[in-house]
Amino acid sequence: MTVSKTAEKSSEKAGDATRGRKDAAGGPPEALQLGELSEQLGYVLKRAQLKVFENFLRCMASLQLTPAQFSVLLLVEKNPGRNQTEIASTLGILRPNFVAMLDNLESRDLCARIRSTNDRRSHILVLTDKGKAVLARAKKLVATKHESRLNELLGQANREALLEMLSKIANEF
Amino acid sequence: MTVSKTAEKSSEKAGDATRGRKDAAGGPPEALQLGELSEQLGYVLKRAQLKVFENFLRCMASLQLTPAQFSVLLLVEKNPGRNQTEIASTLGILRPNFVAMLDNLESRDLCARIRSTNDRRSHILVLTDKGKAVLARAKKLVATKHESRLNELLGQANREALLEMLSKIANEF
DNA sequence: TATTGTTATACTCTATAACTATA
DNA sequence: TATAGTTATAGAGTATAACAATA
Repeated sequence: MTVSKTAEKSSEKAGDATRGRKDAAGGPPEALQLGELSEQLGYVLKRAQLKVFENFLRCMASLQLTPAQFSVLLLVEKNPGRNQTEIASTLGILRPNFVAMLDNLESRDLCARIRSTNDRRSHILVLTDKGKAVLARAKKLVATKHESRLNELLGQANREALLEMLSKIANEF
Repeated sequence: MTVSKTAEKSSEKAGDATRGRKDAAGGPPEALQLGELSEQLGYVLKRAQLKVFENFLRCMASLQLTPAQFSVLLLVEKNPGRNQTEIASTLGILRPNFVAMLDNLESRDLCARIRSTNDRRSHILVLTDKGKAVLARAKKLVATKHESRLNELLGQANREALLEMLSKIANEF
């Protein structure tokens, strides 16, 4: 979703279907009224999510990590020895779609698939040393550039309240 | 994103790479530790957004309206006489992608494109009578089934605080 | 020359069926 | 028979370039 600005020009007299688009002096076009849209939680939630992901990507540009990739690295670090199905489903990623994602991370030497010795169908996931190092740097970037800006904007207390409400929605709605 | 449950089976002894996956009695596999993930605003925001959209779609099943279509109808109702570019860009929809969306709404007789008389390049958008009626029913469904459940879950005051914080992120982040 | 609506197109995400190798 | 990882594929959503009609 790009929030590009609306068109800036065209000149016509008021009075027909396009009435009200400009002020009497022929100034800039009036912004549209969002109306009830700005009260729709889904709408505002989506716009906020896009902004947060956008900012995340900018903060992580030097490490080339998407939010999804970051979440995989975090989860593998916290749960070493789990297989692809477990990691993927915990993140809400379908197993088929997880394959290419892992191929990418593995090709960058950030994590590795290890054939399990007791169930040779499974691939145990672990972070490589480079993966651990990159994740550590990523965490720092997130904390210093990304989350810190949210704290600035909302205040620490509000940020925590926001997180709690969103968690409640994610888990109980 | 589907949040399917993790695999439920497989039996192996503890002690190697898969250690800790089950309790000593061989019970159900331990759930994964989300760890820092549950503190990542982006992650929780995304999961919450998916849940809210999912619920929206269920509530609107009888009217067959997606969140995006609902937002278009709301915006056109509030701003009759605007053209495609203005409506689309306000919603963060790119003009080329708005064409098929409008084709759909127009084929269902929910809104209409009217060639502007003073700028024959523009299509003025308006709701049809049916469009107005469907939107009215949609608003009722949203209020009684969708938003009401959020109020139940969070409480009226919290829901308003949530909306305000998300708006701040959407507009100022 | 610039803009509106449009087409074509491509790339990412998401979703389902089916294959293989193991169990 | 069932499961883990995989392939193939299809559908949304999103992005850019370019064209015809009009300004």
